[in-house]
Amino acid sequence: MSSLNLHPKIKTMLQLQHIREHKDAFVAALQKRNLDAESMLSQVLELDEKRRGLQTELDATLAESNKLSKEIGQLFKSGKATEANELKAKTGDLKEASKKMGDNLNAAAAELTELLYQIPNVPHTSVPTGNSDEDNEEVFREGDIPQLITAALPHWELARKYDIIDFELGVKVTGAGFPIYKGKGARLQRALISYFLDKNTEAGYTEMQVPHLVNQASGYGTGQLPDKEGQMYHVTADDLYLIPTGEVPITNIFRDNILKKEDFPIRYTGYTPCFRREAGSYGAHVRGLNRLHQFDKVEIVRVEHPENSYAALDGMVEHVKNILRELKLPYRILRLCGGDLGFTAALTYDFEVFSTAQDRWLEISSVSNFETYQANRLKLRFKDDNGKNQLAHTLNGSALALPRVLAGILENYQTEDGIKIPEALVPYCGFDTID
RNA sequence: GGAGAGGUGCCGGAGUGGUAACGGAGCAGAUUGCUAAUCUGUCGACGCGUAAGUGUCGCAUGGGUUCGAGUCCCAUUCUCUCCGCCA
Repeated sequence: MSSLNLHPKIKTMLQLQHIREHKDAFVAALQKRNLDAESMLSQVLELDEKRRGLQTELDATLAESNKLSKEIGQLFKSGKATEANELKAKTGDLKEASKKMGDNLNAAAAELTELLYQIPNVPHTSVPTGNSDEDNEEVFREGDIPQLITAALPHWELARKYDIIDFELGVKVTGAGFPIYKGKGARLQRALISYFLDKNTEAGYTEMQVPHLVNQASGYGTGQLPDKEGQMYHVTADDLYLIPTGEVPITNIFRDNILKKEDFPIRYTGYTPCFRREAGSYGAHVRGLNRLHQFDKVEIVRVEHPENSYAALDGMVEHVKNILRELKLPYRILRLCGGDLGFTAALTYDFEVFSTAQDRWLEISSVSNFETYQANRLKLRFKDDNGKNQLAHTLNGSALALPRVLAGILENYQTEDGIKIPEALVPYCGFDTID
């Protein structure tokens, strides 16, 4: 991973001191991810010790060398050139030694960094154990599952019937997974984006428009790199990545920041398209809108004081609930188990809408607290009451991801006279039926 | 894309080889009593130390020259101005 060379200053990825003091707790907590971190963390601590030893050694050598340089300078100033030249001869060894130590130090630091990048976030205590999505814990369910007409269709057939989404046309223009929305379908997309942004703004989130391509440093900042390298579209000519989620550009706004306590709470929202290579996906579950290479999403992001981050997470969950209530879609909330939890998250709630025609749940939102994991990579800190720099907490969630909401609306709102538009969206659409 | 000029700490801004002036902001302490002034200190990273403290690094980034680099050399990158192109 040559890219690591670009981040020589990031030496402490996972708060090394914390690992040093609580290694066993780390190992135990990571067990929930079915990860045996024992040897990895031992190696980290070993490398860290080595690194610190090298640094102490190097510092002493450099101090010596600085001292000599100063003396030489003084001697030259006072015209004692002969003595100065004598001293100069002595500095050669020091120079050589410090160069060697510096190389060793850099090598150790790089090795350590690379290792730390491979360690996922520590799950929150409430995260259930488990291996896969089947072990996720349902914590909430709401909304009536509608009684559909007998000739009810899945959304990809509805899309064709009413000519609102053309998957084949997208294949021609780009490839599979890049649908083209047409007419009322396109309008409904735009309506959803506006509606979500309005709801988020009303709830106190500031709307942002952000780039859809990001640099490598941003990818590392929020943790997509190096973990998800292969999942992102990479524009190699300019070494930029197409964003897999608005989380990346929005959260990276705060990279290398030291906030003041009064800056909290920070609440941003933004609409972006999202690009995912989804290499290796196939089968019925990726049909229609279920999984795409490009889709639209409205994201909410918060930066919080550590004491408030879980209250903030609850607030985000309530906010998403309110939107789904207003759209009158049946949904449930899952607390992700250790095996299904994303690399960077400490706790994640997934929202799923029930697709009546497909008879399955579709994930439409994922709301997570990353605690200090991203902040550590982002170097996003704030001054606490003692004037010390402390890592902030970051959170984000979808409010909401469009394709599956659209799928849910199409399928659950279908009638013999066409698809009814949820009441809340009618003002945004300008029509109340797709027929 | 071409030409030129630039990038110095939280902000402004000096500094063409001797180890980051000066001004302002924020914070902390002191002091005076009053919607504030004054004085002092502090400001990023990584070590060592229980601590007071102390060392190293940081002048866009990465290399190089030198006993010593903000200063000289090379590469990269970003910003600004002009030209070109352009929704």
